[in-house]
Amino acid sequence: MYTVKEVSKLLDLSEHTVRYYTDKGLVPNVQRDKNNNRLFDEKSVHWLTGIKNLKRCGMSVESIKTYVDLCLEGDSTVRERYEIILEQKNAALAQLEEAKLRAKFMEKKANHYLDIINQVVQDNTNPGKW
Amino acid sequence: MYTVKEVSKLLDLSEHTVRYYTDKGLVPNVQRDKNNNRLFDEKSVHWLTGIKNLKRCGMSVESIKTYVDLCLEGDSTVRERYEIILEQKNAALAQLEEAKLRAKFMEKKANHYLDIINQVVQDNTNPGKW
DNA sequence: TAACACCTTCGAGTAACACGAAGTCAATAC
DNA sequence: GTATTGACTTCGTGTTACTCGAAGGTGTTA
Repeated sequence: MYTVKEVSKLLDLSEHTVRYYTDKGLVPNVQRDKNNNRLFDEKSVHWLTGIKNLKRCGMSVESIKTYVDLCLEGDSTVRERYEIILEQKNAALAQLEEAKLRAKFMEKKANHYLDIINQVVQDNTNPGKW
Repeated sequence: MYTVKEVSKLLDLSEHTVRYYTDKGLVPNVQRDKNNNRLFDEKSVHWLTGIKNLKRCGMSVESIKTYVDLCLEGDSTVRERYEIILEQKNAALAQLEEAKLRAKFMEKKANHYLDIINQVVQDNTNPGKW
């Protein structure tokens, strides 16, 4: 069983965020100890992992809530859930491509600065101040 | 010369966001036509491209503003700007790794659902409802 | 001359936290 | 035995980066 602090470290989420998600009903069956402290078991961690991933795919907390509720409804919602996951998987793939381009862009930019700092004289196809 | 609508399409930003960035001073020297409409030239587009990338690296609008101002100050700030870019480049690389993991996670999830839908009976190392 | 598409400013609304106050509880420190 | 420490609680406000919509100015097409 994990405390808020422990899961937050484990999943690299802020404690605020962990509480926020649980309070919004994104994590089913979060237990409390006798002092009313949230207690997370392996299943909770599992849920939170999924939630974190869906969130980073770009899903809103509200949409994730809908998805979680569908999960709790049982087998009859499998197809509907699949559609959601499929969409988010595609979002993730698109993000991956974007991330690649962005990383390249930033590497170029950093190298550009290195060139300037090292006084490397370049040809004048240099695209400008940026 | 581009209108707000045109750059927003070109760079895949909302018109609101383009206006927001220009009004916050992130894009230097944005012209206006006789009807006071914003007009973006190639340089502006160049700036916006950089801004978009920095933003997606996780930089706040405020920090980007600081960076842009440093750019406008000239050569004396090159080293300082390099430090900023370096940090953001590393952020971009970290994001890239995260994006890879997330894409994998989502693909597994999607395949998991496909298995269920196709009634594939699996071994019981199945990790649960998720 | 009217409709349409585009632009403008401005002010309010929203999502997803982030933060801080005020308080509870249990374990250690002196 | 009290005091400090540290983790937790709830609640309510603040922040960022948009996002939306209203109200209105142009300029071209029908």
